[in-house]
Amino acid sequence: MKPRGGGGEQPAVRKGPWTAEEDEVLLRHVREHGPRDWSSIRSKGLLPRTGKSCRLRWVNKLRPDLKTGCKFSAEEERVVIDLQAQIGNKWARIATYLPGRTDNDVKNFWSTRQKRLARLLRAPVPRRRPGKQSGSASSSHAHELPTQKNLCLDMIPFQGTTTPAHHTGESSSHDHDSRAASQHRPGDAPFPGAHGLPPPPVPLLTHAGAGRGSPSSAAPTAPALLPPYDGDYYARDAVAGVDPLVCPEPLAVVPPGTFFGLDDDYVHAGRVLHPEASGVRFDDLPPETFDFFELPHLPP
DNA sequence: AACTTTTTCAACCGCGCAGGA
DNA sequence: ATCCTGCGCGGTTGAAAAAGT
Repeated sequence: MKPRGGGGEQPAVRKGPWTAEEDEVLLRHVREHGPRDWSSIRSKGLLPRTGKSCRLRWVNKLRPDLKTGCKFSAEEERVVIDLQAQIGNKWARIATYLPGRTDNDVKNFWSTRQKRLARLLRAPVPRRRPGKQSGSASSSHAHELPTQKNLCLDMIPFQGTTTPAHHTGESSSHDHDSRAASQHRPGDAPFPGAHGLPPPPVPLLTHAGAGRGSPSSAAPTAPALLPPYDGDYYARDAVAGVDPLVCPEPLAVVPPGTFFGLDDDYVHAGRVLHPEASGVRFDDLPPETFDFFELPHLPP
């Protein structure tokens, strides 16, 4: 560990956005040594960045197998939602089922949706400006609901940073157990935090690009998002030419799940989903969909 | 067009585990 | 057996971009 209190030899740690030059240095390091020895990058004076920062940069931005600029597909959304319900906020774990996605991606995706959902549920949904919507339409949404499918907020995996049901008994969302459970390592038993859950939904995703380089590595526990460095990332990618991960073909296997915990009827109640539109995404839904959350009899 | 709000995303932080000295 | 170091993870923050008014 670096000398506490900031030893003299090493340049001050730089923080903030990475420059192209820094990226280049980092890439060169990975090319030569593989994605490891992060700390040596600073100790050798290659970059004034902490090892931690270097690793993060590599994992989240520079890794060659990342999908960049692609929004989460409907399938990916379902995977995240399903897995989050099963194992909680184990983003790194969930990310292993989503080739080309990082734990940060998954985390951001989830928190964005949680925020939006929270806003929609908590604050009264702002009505369309009076007059902008021809009168009755908006105000009548709630009344048009099929009468009482009582909305249960528990159905919605809402408390994003807390836990799914099986965690909620814990004293804190950040306690030792959950923390320890999250410290899985390659080779760990799958889903250590998933008490009583079935084994991981074996390769939820099958993907042309997934598992490249490791033909038999479709191990349920490690769907080989990023196989261990084999010294040949770059050569392999160069040969591959087009990265199949950039615009993957549809991901398979995920059983159609509920929409944020709402069953189809609710969704239908919002008159948004066609019964066959199982692939619809949160984003696709107009705000009116959630108007009925304003119902005064919502449970506290 | 200007302003405000919301969303997205990159990056940092603290914690805890694993492994080596 | 203990300490130290490196690494990985989950949570959080803040700036930029996009969308809405």
